Formats: sequence, C-alpha cells, structure tokens
Amino acid sequence: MAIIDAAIGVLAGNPGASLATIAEAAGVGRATLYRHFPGRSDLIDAITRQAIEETDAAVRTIRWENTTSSEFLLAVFEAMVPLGDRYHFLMVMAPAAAGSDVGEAYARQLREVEEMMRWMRRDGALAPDVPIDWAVLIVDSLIYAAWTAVRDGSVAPRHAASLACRTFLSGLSRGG
Amino acid sequence: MAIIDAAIGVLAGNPGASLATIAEAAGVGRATLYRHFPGRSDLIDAITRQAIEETDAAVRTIRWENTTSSEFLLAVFEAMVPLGDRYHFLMVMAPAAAGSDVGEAYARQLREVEEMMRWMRRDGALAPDVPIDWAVLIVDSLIYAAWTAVRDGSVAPRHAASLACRTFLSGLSRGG
DNA sequence: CTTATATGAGACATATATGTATCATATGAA
DNA sequence: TTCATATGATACATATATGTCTCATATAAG
Repeated sequence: MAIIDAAIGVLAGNPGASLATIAEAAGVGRATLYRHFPGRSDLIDAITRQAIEETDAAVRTIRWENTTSSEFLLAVFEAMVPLGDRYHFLMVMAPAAAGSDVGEAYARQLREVEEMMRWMRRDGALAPDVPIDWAVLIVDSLIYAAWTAVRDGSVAPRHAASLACRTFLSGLSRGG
Repeated sequence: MAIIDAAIGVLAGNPGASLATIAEAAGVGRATLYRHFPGRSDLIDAITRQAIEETDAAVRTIRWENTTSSEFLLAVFEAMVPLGDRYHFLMVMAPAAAGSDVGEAYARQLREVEEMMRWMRRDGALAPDVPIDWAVLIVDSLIYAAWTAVRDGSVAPRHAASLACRTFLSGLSRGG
C-alpha cells in the first residue's frame, strides 16, 4: 500500500514524524490516513508486519540445497540489501514490541540468522572463535550499510551485496 | 555535565524524547534544564559540540609515528568504541546541521577517516578496489556495532575493539 | 442517471510538549 | 548569621500532534 511505503520512508529518517507529515508524503489527506489506521500505533504495527512479510518472502526465494553457506550468505545479501530500509526499521522498532506477535516474528528472524551463522561455522566460513552474536550483528550492520551506500550513490546497486559479503568473509585488506 | 550525559543516553534510544523525560533521566527539574539551555535546539547543539570534542580528544591521544596503518586503525577502534553512543549521535544528528560550524566539524572528522583509509590503501591494508566511501562507512558501522555488543553483553569490553578491527581487516571466515 | 464508497478539506476537542514566570527552599560563601 | 545563587515545584500560556466529526465532491459500479 502507498501509505505504508511512504510511512516507512518518512519514519526511517525521522521515527517521531507526525501523521500529518506521513500523510503529506503519501499524497493523501490526514483524515484518509485515520480511516485506514485508527491510530498511530496501528500504522506502526502495519508497517512492522509488512516489513516482516517482505523480508521473509525475500529469504524464502533463496535455495539452500546444493550450495555452500558462503553462497547462501551472498544470496541473503542480494535479497536483503534492497530491503535495507525495512530491515533497519525492524531493528529499531521491533525490540520495543517484544512479547507481541510481531516481536516474536522478529525474534524468529534473528534465530534464523543465528542458524545460518552456525552453518557457516561448521563449514569453516565463520571462524570458531567469533561469537555468534557478533556475526549476527555484523550481518545486520552490513545490510544496512550496503543499503545506505546504494541510496547515497557511493556504491552501485549491482555491487553492494557482493561488497558486503566480501567484507563479512574476508575483510577489506588486500588479499584478505 | 550530568544533563548532557543523560540527554545523550536518552536521545540515543529515542531521538524524539521530550525534555521532561531528559530532565527526569538527568535527575533535575524541568525548569533547571531550561535555565541551562534556553530551548531544545540549544541542548541538541551542546550535545553535538561535546560529542565532537570528546571524539576529537580521544583520537588526539593516538600516536601515528612509527606505527603501521593497521595498528593505527586498532588504536582508533580502542579509542572510539567506548564513545560509540557519541559517535552514533553525531552520525544521526550532524548531517542535519550541515552548513553550521558543528556540521563543518563533523565533515572534518569524516575527512580524517578518509585520510586514514587512503593511508591504509597505500600500505596495502585496504584493497585498491574497495571504495573509500565504503571503507569509511564500515568503520562507522563497526564502531557502533562494537559499542552495541558491549552494551548488550555479547562481547567483553576488552575484546570489542580488536574484534571490530579484525572484522575490518580480514573478515570473519576461518583463516581470513 | 443513480447510488454507494472513498476521499479531501476543514472544524473541533483533547493531549502532550514547549517555553515563561513565580515562589519557597536549599546550599554555599562571606 | 546573612546574603547571593541555584534549584524544585508549580502554574500558566502557547504550539503542535492526535483523534473525531461533518460535508462537499470525485469516482466507479449498478
């Protein structure tokens, strides 16, 4: 929906933006926004649900059979970098919803990334002495960083995911 | 000052927090806060200035003579990770102040990191095909990620900087 | 054409945040 | 003790955001 898309864009830059600002960005009247979402919290909730759906759907398209964990990681970056704003929105807003169903869905997503990291550790693609929590955090950070870099024009959209994946696996030094 | 420290803590978690919330966190009356800072923007400005001062001071303690660029990078992480909240605050707030003196100071800090990245590229510590902008962004991301990990207890304070530095230089894969 | 539905504009009441002013009190120096 | 200063509490006015309501209008289906 156009309102939700506009709201994600506005709230990503300013989490405290007023509903009037969001309505203007969506190109609808403020009253129309209240017709679709009874209150601010309902809008936030709808955005969160959509972000979870979109990110889940993007990950479901990836095939894990007959691939290495590193190839899978690259595919995850390819799928998630374009959704960086959604991903970041979840990172910022979902922890506040802990306990609810959306909070649970976010926790599940985190567990899935943890699972991927354990797979990588078994493969040797993740060093044994690296804390799983740190690896998960770096995946988060790189997705958002890559999305930011594309948005600002620092990195071409085609190269963003591979750059993020390379950074994760082997760092940025020559011959890393 | 206690008010500024408390304000950084509150605003890092919720950039739109009310002055009443900040005053309560600082343990002072709301009126007292207005006596020190005529308005909200003055408080934000004071915080930004202090964050710039603190980060500048931390970097100035680092010696760059007779060191490799990689050693210097580690020292930067050591100095900046404890100031991760300040650093993140600047990342979020300073771009909005572009044109003013604090905006200029932030731009200078960015140029200094760029300079460090160019030094690393000459050293071979940064691969030639990695965009400088990406390297700068990753330094930012890693500082904040490391600070977050320490705050949440995922990583011991002693290990955070070296983990961030290692991630930057050689990634997280085994033998990276 | 007629009708049901969705919308935009705007009035309105309420809640919250901002900013100002006053007064009693605590604290610390002379 | 006496006095100056800083503070906390409170009241107050104003601005902004939220949420509800009405009405005129556009639009699409019948």
